[in-house]
This record gives sequence, C-alpha cells and structure tokens, in this order.
Amino acid sequence: MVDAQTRMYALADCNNFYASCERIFEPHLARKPVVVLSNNDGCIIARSQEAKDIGFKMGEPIFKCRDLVKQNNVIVRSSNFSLYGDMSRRVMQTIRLFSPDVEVYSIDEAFIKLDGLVGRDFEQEMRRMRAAVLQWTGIPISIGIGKTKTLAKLANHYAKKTPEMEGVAKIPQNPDEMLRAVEVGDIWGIGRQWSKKFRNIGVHTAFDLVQMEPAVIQQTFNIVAMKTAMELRGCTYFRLEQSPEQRKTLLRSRSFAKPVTTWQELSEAIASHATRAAEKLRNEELVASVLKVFFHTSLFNHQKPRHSAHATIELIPPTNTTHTIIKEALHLAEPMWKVGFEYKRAGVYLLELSKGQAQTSLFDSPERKKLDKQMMSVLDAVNTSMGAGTMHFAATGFTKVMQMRQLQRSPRYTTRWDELPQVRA
DNA sequence: TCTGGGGTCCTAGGACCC
DNA sequence: TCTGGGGTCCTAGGACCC
Repeated sequence: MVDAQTRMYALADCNNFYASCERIFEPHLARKPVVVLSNNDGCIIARSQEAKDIGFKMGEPIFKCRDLVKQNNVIVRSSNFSLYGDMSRRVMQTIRLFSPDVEVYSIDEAFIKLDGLVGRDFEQEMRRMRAAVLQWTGIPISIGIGKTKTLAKLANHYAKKTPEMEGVAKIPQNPDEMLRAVEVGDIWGIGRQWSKKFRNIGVHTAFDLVQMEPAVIQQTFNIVAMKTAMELRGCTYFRLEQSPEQRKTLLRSRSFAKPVTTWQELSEAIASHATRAAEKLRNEELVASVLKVFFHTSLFNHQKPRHSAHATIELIPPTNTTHTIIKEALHLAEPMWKVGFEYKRAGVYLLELSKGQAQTSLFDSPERKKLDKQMMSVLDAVNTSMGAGTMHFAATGFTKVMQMRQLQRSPRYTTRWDELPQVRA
C-alpha cells in the first residue's frame, strides 16, 4: 500500500513533439531549425529547439516571419496530425510498459503514478524509460518527478531548461533551490494574466508563491490558483485521471483558407462541421441536447466590415443523427447570414451531451428513429471502410470551400500504405 | 494578401422566486 | 425621505490547459 507520504508522480513530455515527428523519417532535418504550422498554414504551432533559439514565437503568424525563415534556412512544415497522432500512440504504449497507471494528458504528455516502483530508484527507472522511448520511437522525451502532478510538471520544466539533468529531474528533499529557479509564469496552471498579477504583488518565482498564504491566493485569484500553490507544497489536489470523464461539449470549427462571401459556401462549411460533429458524437455513443452555430469575419482586420453571428437551439429529443443536426444548424444560420461580409470562420458547437439512447419525445415516431439509426450505421460503416467522406449529404457540397491550405505537409508515413517511407538501394 | 482548433473550470451578475 | 432579504439557477465571459 502506498500512502500519501511516499506517492510519486512523473510527467513525461515529448521534446518539441511535432518538430521531432517531422525528423523521424527525415533525419537530414536533425539540428536544423524546423517550424510546424497550424491548419491553413496560418501560424506557428511547434518549433524545434533551433527554431526557438532563433526567436520564433509560439502562435506567431508565419507571414510575419518570412525574412527570419529565409535568413536562417528554416524548414517549414504544414501540420500532419495523422503522423503525430500515430507517433503519440507509440510513445504512450512504450510508457505503459513501465507503469500501468498512466494518464495520457495530451498528445505529447503523460502523467505516470510510480506506485509500482516503490523501493526502486525512480530516477534510474525513468532514465530507462526515456532511453526505451527514444530507441523504439525516435522521440526524445523529458521527465520530471515529484510528489504531486504540479511538482512533476515543475521538475519536468527544470529538466528541459537544465542540460546537465540529461532529461530527467526529481524534486529534491529540499526543493527551495529548484523552486527559486522557476518563474511564476512557468508553473502549470499560472498563465499570462495571472503571472502579471503575481509579479505586481512581488511574487516572481515558484518559491515566492509557496510562501504566500493560501487563503490570500484564493481571495486574490481563485480556488484553482490556491490548489496549484498547495500542490507546490506537496499536498495532492489533482489526482491521476486514467479513465477520462465523459466530455461535456464538442466543437467542430475551422478558419476558411479564403474568405467566404456566399450562402452556398457558408452553408456547405456549416454542414461539414455538423457532419464531423455528429460522427464524433456517434463514435463516443453520445447525444447532444443543445446546438450552437456561429460564424464571423476576421478578428484581425479592422478595415473591412465586421460581423459575428451565433445562435443556439435545443435539440428535442437529444440526437446524434447527421441530417437532423445539419438541418437544424442551417436553419439557425440562414437568417443570420448577411451579404457583403467576408467570413473567415464558422463552427458547430454541441452542448449538454449525454450517454447513449436519445429520449423519445411525444412527436417522435419509433419507426423514424429506427430508420435514422440504421441509416447512420450504414453511413459510418461505409466511411470507416472506404475513407472519410466517401458517402456524405449533399448539403456539405462539392465545392472546395472546406479544403485546407497545406502546401508543405510531409507524407503520412505510418498511417497510409501509399505514403510509406521508401528505402532506395 | 496571409493570424489554429480544440477543451475545462470558476466567478460575477442578472433573472426569478418566495 | 424612506423602498427587504435571501436563495437558486442560468449565462457570459474570462482564466487556464494542450
């Protein structure tokens, strides 16, 4: 039995994950600056260490750094989530060989409870795990070890910043020195706004935060900030979540590659998002009770006329049927659409999700429901076996409005037979 | 010219009720 | 002039995460 005194968490985090994935099948990218772009090749969402050192910032629009790219021969890639998702799965599989208690926290991070390793040298075990992940997947990772998730995160940050740690750091018996080395804004749970506020009241490092009275933190910020500070003191507030809670909302949206000015294009985009959202619902065996539709013009261009529209409707009975959601979404959107605007983004948001069977309403005939269900099964089966979008509703259209601009995507090496890496003799 | 796409939780304040 | 008080529910907005 492991008591609270001896409990330990590790956080394993892939280094520059997307950039590292790009390098696996293209070793010549090693030691070169690499940046990966968001959908539509809009802004930078990942950078290799070399690109960070040059000064590329997270979230920066790529058109603003064309000069920097040219001057430094930076490799620019569109995002390739098929590849990243598959590499992530391989990394997580490897991690699970070292401990059964793993919470996959994001595509490139996992918390690990080290209960099973009590009595052994945690650091040594984690170094073994790190070596295995690197050897079997090609992805370099960093690992932090501490009594709470927040401390494990902090140790991980320290390991990344401090090359002498060689990728693994553990919170020492007396953590003061390490806490002083981490800025308040680099603590997990303390973002831009709060770190500004903390600095204004003289709190600059994790060490300073630990000195603060918890009640004062809660009063000045909120209960989450207080819990974060308590976790830094070694008190557990955030537990390992191995079986994720059922999701509460589901959003499908995207920016347009080119501005949209016609109802035809806008309606096709909304129908496509509705389709993707409904598929995801069925995939997770959920139904939605509330549907929200939105679209708006550019948030950045203040010269052109601006318009932001959104509307919500209750779905009675709750549903995950594609054509019902398309119909309701278009019904909501059409009266809001206005001629003369250049729309940049649209989306479909589903809320109040619940498990399983939709309730039957008074006006809902059982035959109709059965038919819908059968139709969705056929649709999903066809699209699963023959490729997404093989069979779709006419409302989603045949124009190219939903096509992403992805000029520099690498091949999907591990998930498409026709894109397998080739070895030439 | 060109600025991602998802999620969660908390709080304040208004509506409404008795 | 003075204009109750307390409770719940809901929503929008703001903070955070990746």
